Amino acid sequence: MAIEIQITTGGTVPIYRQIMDQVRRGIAGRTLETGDQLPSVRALAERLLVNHNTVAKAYNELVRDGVIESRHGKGVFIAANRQVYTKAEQKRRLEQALDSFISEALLLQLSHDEIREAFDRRLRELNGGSPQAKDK
Amino acid sequence: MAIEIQITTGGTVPIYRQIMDQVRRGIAGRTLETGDQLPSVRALAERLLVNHNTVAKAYNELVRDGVIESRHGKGVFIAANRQVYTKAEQKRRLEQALDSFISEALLLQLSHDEIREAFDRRLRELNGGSPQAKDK
Amino acid sequence: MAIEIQITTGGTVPIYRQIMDQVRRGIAGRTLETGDQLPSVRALAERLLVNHNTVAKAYNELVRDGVIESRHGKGVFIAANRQVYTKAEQKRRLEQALDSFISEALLLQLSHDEIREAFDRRLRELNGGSPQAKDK
Amino acid sequence: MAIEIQITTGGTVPIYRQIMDQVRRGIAGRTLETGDQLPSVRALAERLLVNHNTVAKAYNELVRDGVIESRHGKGVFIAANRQVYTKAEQKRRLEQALDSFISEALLLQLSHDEIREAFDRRLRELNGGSPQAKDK
DNA sequence: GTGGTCTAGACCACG
DNA sequence: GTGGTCTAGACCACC
Repeated sequence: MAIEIQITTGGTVPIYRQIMDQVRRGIAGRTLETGDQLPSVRALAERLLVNHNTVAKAYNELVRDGVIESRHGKGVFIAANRQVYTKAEQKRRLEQALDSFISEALLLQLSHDEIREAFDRRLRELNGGSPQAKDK
Repeated sequence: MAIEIQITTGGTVPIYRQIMDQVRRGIAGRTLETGDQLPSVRALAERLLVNHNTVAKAYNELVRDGVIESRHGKGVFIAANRQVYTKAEQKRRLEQALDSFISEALLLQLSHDEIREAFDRRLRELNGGSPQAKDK
Repeated sequence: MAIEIQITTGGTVPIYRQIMDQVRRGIAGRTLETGDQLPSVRALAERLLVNHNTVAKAYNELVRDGVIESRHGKGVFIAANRQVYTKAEQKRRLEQALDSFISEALLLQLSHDEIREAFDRRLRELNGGSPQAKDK
Repeated sequence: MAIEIQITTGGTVPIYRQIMDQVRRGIAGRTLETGDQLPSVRALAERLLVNHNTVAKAYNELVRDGVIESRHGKGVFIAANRQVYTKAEQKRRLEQALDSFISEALLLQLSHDEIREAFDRRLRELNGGSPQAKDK
């Protein structure tokens, strides 16, 4: 099954990161399964109107993380799922990112409820129609 | 009362941002009150083993956000609470922070459920005993 | 259209502030329009014979003021007009700027009449042909 | 005749500068005349509750500018008026300070009329009861 | 190529 | 002693 990657420019999230995020979400939401083929670097770059280096970078990082596999002359495919970060490392990085966000929200004088609401709304938007992973 | 700022390197969150985050959380959690003095630029730099310019940058941005005041030759102090940014600007900044956080979380291969759980846990920790911003 | 930024050293106004001032005046005077690209950090630094960090600092503050936008890997551009600061904050900043200016003028041994005259002359120069901000 | 120097803290204008400004304004407004004695460094520092180095710095700068004279063992006195900055230097520094103020005001989306109004109001406040110099 | 972060170290302004 | 500005030069992120 294919995936419809979309990007937005002008925001703070880098393009290569948006591509990575969407591939990962596709996997988490079962839109993409092990063995599925991704669009080629050139094809995707053309469709998204971005530099092909940007797509290549996203794919490279995903390969490095073991999320996808590049089969020479064939294309790029979803790999068998593999954990890349240690639990401790994951926790540390997540909490740092979390603190950064929460401290920004607190600066804006938002109550905890309001912060949670903004968070939920955004998460729901990202979720789109794809179901959430349950058994991970 | 003093504050124990700590940083970690190697992650994606820049040092000056970590300093800002912790000062803001200190204020939100009532560890820091209006009028309290922060450690001097050079003293903090020495303790954290970073360059003084890095601390100065963090303090500088906090001044621009109206969070602290710098009194030349005296030191840096927590400012009285005031609203600096318009509603629209607040919204813009919150969304940016939110996107950055969610992107980082997805990069760590966390499912939406796991992200939400970490978020809730952190918010609950902060909530311990201290009233919500709204109540003020 | 481009902009010809110039700086002078030896005075009390820091270089990064002079750069900020000229960009803002360029916008006010319609020399710079939304979407226009500014010279790159390093190019401008080279031309002005200053360190690139000094230019970066000026640009950075303009970004925080919502005057320009920095697109990573692309360059720096004039942002769409938007209100970033609350009325109270605007008043605070205007009074600070005003006090700084008047203090500098008094230091130069100018009488109030002379200060006023210089002020009027400068304002008239800016007015040349371009509509007032109010008319927009 | 004596002069009642007053300072405010917490603002952006340094204390030593406020002292200098008020002495200059006293001269411009004929409150202080050539030969008048100023309070001693220690006495003024005590009354203003500031560090005596701060008063000393203000006096030193005024001496350097030829505005006052220090007579060993006697005290500090108003000097015969003398021009210290060349006209060109004066003009250059004034215009730089002026640009800085005006660009800040323009950022705040104020019309030229509003800027002028704020300027006039502040100048009137500073003028207080003392008449303006006319024949300078 | 672009901007962003950080270091090392200097000098100035202020109290 | 405090903070503010600037330089020289490094390394990284992004396109």
